[in-house]
Amino acid sequence: MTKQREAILDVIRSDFCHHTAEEIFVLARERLPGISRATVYNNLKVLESKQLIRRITGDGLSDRYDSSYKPHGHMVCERCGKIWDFTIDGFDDIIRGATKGDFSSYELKVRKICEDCAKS
Amino acid sequence: MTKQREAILDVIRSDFCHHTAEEIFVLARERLPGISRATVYNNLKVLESKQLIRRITGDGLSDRYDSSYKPHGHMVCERCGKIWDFTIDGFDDIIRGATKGDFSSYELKVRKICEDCAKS
DNA sequence: TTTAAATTTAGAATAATTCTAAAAAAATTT
DNA sequence: AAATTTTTTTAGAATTATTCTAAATTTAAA
Repeated sequence: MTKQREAILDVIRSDFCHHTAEEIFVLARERLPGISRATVYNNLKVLESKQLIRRITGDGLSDRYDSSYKPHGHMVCERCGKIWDFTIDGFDDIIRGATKGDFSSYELKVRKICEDCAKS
Repeated sequence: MTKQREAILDVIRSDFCHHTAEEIFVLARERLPGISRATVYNNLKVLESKQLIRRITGDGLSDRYDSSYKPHGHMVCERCGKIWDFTIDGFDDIIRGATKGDFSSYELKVRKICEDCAKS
């Protein structure tokens, strides 16, 4: 665990946002000024393969990273792009039933208008 | 409806695969030799906004296009990127329950190894 | 404590997609 | 139908996100 990897993981864990690689690079550089963009990308892959973080693919936009590896649903606001989490009880079993077999992970994204945006 | 747009829509509808923009370009060019890559990308956006097709975002790989706009689940092979469809009965209600409200659409992707890849 | 393996770096390279601006086609108005 | 406006198409340049490269450095192992 190098100090670069530690800083990157710490950035991802240190708030509730789901950051992009570029945002993580900028935030990590505040702690470790010399860090390179390639190191961020390398480590995002490494950390995901170690199941310490999860990548959320962006709809055309950049991917974002979640501090929890455990699959869960994401609600995405169509207006402001904000992402927040939700869970469905027993969803693993529902998937196994519907896909007739085992799976390695899932990604569920629900598009809606968030409460803040609904008001305005 | 130009002949280019028609050809693109027809390519997407003419088999059960979920093609990438590049594949659609190659297939459309067989029918309309002069067609440009930019036209394919333009029309994929237009057709999606008209809700005639749906874009499935790729995990790092290229996006793919589905001839049905209606949301449903996608199983994605982690090795070869192939995509196929599945449905979950009553899923709309499950989502409404879990997200406490209405939504405009969803994307559900389940990662697994397809049978072909499992063999090799 | 030398040797091997893994990681880091800057910048080049790549891949997918979007942009540009002029030409062509389609749709609308006269 | 002719003139005008709007939309679409085109080739290639530009952009964006990400990956690759190869040398230098750090970490881990023997």
